[in-house]
Amino acid sequence: MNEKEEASMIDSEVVTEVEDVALVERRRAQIVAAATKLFSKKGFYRTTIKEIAKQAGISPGLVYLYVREKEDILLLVLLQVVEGYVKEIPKAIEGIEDPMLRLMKTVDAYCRVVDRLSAATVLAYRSTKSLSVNRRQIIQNRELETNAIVADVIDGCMEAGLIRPLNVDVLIYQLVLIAHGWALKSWYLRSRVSLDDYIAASLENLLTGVLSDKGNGTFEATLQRLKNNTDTGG
Amino acid sequence: MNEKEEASMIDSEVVTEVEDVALVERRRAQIVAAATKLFSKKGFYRTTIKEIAKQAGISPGLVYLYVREKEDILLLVLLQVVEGYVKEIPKAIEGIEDPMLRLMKTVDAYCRVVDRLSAATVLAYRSTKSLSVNRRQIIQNRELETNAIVADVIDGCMEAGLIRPLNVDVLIYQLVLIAHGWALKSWYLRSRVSLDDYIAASLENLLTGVLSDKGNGTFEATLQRLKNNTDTGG
Amino acid sequence: MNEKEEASMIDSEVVTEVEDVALVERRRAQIVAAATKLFSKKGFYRTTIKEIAKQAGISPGLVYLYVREKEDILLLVLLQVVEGYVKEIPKAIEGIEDPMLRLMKTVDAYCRVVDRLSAATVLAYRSTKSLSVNRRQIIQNRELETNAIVADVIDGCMEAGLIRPLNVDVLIYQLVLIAHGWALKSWYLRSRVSLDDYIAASLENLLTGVLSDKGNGTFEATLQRLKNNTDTGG
Amino acid sequence: MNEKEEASMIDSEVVTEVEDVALVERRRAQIVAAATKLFSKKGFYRTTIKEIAKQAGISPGLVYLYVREKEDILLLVLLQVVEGYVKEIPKAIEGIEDPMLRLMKTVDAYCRVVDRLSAATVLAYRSTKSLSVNRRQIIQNRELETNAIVADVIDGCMEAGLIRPLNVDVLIYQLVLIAHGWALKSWYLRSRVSLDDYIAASLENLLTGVLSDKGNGTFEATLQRLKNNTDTGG
DNA sequence: AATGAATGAGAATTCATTCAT
DNA sequence: GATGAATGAATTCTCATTCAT
Repeated sequence: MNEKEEASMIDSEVVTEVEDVALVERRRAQIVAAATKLFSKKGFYRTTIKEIAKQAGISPGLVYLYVREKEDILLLVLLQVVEGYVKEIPKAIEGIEDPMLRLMKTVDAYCRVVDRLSAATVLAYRSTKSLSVNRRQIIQNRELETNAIVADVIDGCMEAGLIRPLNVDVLIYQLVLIAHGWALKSWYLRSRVSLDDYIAASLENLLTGVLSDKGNGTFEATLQRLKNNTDTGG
Repeated sequence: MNEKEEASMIDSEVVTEVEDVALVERRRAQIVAAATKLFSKKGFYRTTIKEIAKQAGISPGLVYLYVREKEDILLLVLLQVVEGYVKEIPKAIEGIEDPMLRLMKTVDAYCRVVDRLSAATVLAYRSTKSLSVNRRQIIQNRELETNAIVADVIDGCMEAGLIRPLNVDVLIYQLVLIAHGWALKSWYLRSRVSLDDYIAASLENLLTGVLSDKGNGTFEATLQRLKNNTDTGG
Repeated sequence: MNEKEEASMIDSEVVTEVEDVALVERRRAQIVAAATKLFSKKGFYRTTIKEIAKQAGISPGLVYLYVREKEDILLLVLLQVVEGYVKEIPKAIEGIEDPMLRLMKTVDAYCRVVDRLSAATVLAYRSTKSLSVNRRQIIQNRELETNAIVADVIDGCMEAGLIRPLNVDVLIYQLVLIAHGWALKSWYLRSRVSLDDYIAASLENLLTGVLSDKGNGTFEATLQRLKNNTDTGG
Repeated sequence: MNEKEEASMIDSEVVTEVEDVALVERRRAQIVAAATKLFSKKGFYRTTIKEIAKQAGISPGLVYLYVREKEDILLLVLLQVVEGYVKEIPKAIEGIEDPMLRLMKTVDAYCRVVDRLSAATVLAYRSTKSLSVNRRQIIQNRELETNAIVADVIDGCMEAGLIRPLNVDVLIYQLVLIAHGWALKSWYLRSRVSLDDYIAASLENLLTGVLSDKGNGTFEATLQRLKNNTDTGG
């Protein structure tokens, strides 16, 4: 972490010159909204500070009263996305007792946030690596928080005996990628399936499996053949 | 498509000044190898032509004899990745008759290419949008070719009655994202599960489902509740 | 002199918006003290108005109620230095009759002011040229006043027959540079000689000469050789 | 020393991207000549890279092939000045045996280099402090080399019994400041005395003293009074 | 009088691209 | 074909100065 970055972050937060907290909030929201729009359309590097300022209706110089460097803006934008997840998903499952409904509702809510923040979600995939290591860490930590929520509802199902014993980490990302996939592959999916159907179909596939009874009958043996095959071939 | 881009592409190909086809091939390979390495590490925008040239052992000026603009290099790099998929997956299932094994082997092979080209796969997610619309189209077309392979093996299973009737587009991307997920989330997964186990677990989850008998018993009703709930809530 | 500068100066003074004379005095003193400190440490260009304001305990905006531009602050700072000379030196020789003691005391006092305002003296050398021509003139006029004091004590000595006939302008600056040299070369001198010794040695050298009797014997001839040599060579 | 500076200097030298040594030499000379002119007129901070490039007849970007940052240019400019001293003074006294003539010739040569590099000498006084500590050190080391030359000729005179025992450090700077003074106070001196006369007068004053016989008679006692006076007064 | 947020011109620096050799 | 010096447009960031409150 070089000096600049050290100066830029205090407890995972971007630092500012301005005292008035409400004003900082408001200005940052302006900047982040403008930047999200532009970054999504043109990417981080193709977007200039001047453009962000113009879009936000302020002067280029003012941006630097609320942010120490351009990369801070990216951090704020990405934070907004991942914090969207962390806030909205728990809200969606609040009060729901049934473990399986909680699980479904989690995926459902996740997909809907992603749908709402679609461009920003794609942006997160594109641009997280553009962040310095430290800032990237901040984003990944928030992703881990989301993972924890998903892990929690999975645990609920397992404790209720609704899910068979399995590797939770793998399942977490299969569920997460249902949600992220909607944004990542929206160029393909959006014209072929509605969000509602996408959620239902994805859940059904993963929860009940895609195989027919006949398919289930041969699964185990075929998986064994795959493994042997791989051992031999690889 | 502006003039530059028009000039840059003829039948989806990058244009060059040099006549000698073999030399073009060799130089491009040098450049692409160097660029892949650097783009993966530092990203497209943070990598300079000078660095690529140095890494490739040639002069900066020479790069422009084999490529019209920097973005062409990105296109070549990404093409290499997606063409890796298009070539290696079919090779892996060549000669296999059993539809379910073909399906598994497809995912297996996909995961292994992705594992091999991990950095480049992530690069594809990061950088495809950095391409101009036309170049992006080229990459997405190659992705569609890969999709077609996956769709084909799914069809095989469906025709054999091994997979229940379902939305193929959704399933395609669930399978594809198993593979891509290995690269995208390698920062999380790699330390927690081996590639072999990841493939087996992912396949098992998606093919046979993650629910227990008890879970399967309540799935249908719970999905209905989710749908009602959503209808009401949204 | 452009409009701005014309507006900025009336009779060698910096102009202000504020009426209350005492307040102006007080505020300016605050600003000058802060600026002297910062200019000495970081130089004129590396010091920002914000920093000066902060150091002075006021707001950046307020500075501009007491000063028309940043350069005015530099003028005020440098004026303070040269006026330090103009005031303190005469005070030191007040009442002294003996011409030679007056001369010595002048140099002595000059060296001691310079020692006290060491950083600011160096600042004057560094930054006088950063002033616009008109402001620079103001400073140089004050330097001429100091010169006049020195010239006066020299005259006193000459009239008393204590100093041989010579070019007064040259001697003035030899004396002045004894004082200034203490600040300009303090990085070298300060660790090697005390101020008291420096003053005594410098005066002794210049007043009585550095040559021994033997040296004095050959001086005239050697100077002639130098002149011939130069004529020939150059 | 931060990374940038570390990268900028290898053995007190400014680093470049270009290999061809002769070309580097030529381009740097162009840049330094242009910068010297502009820095002298407008100062370091008021001079832009664009202006330097234009004055040098090259493009702004090219400057950065021969220099890592703007401050490097200042270093090169100041090095040229101090190295002018280090080279020309020894050349002037080469082959001269007579100790006193060597001393005179040293001051004479010093004054003449300073006269030739007048603007740059003043620049050195103004701008050395604008350098980072490390680069400043480089310049000061060269100044010490010049000091050593002066110290050496003084020693020669002392060994020959031509100069009475005294503090050499003080005398060094009295001699050095004769030379520097010519540039520093040229705005005053140049119109009042010729360089030849300035050198002769300065040397005569310092070597033989400015006091008349009568003055010499009272010097010792007056100096004592000064010292007592100071003790009392301070 | 005082504040400090806001402005916007300007500067250093980078780097894709060109071109003389 | 190959080189690498040269170009200059574009970008981030700073900071003197203004102005609404």
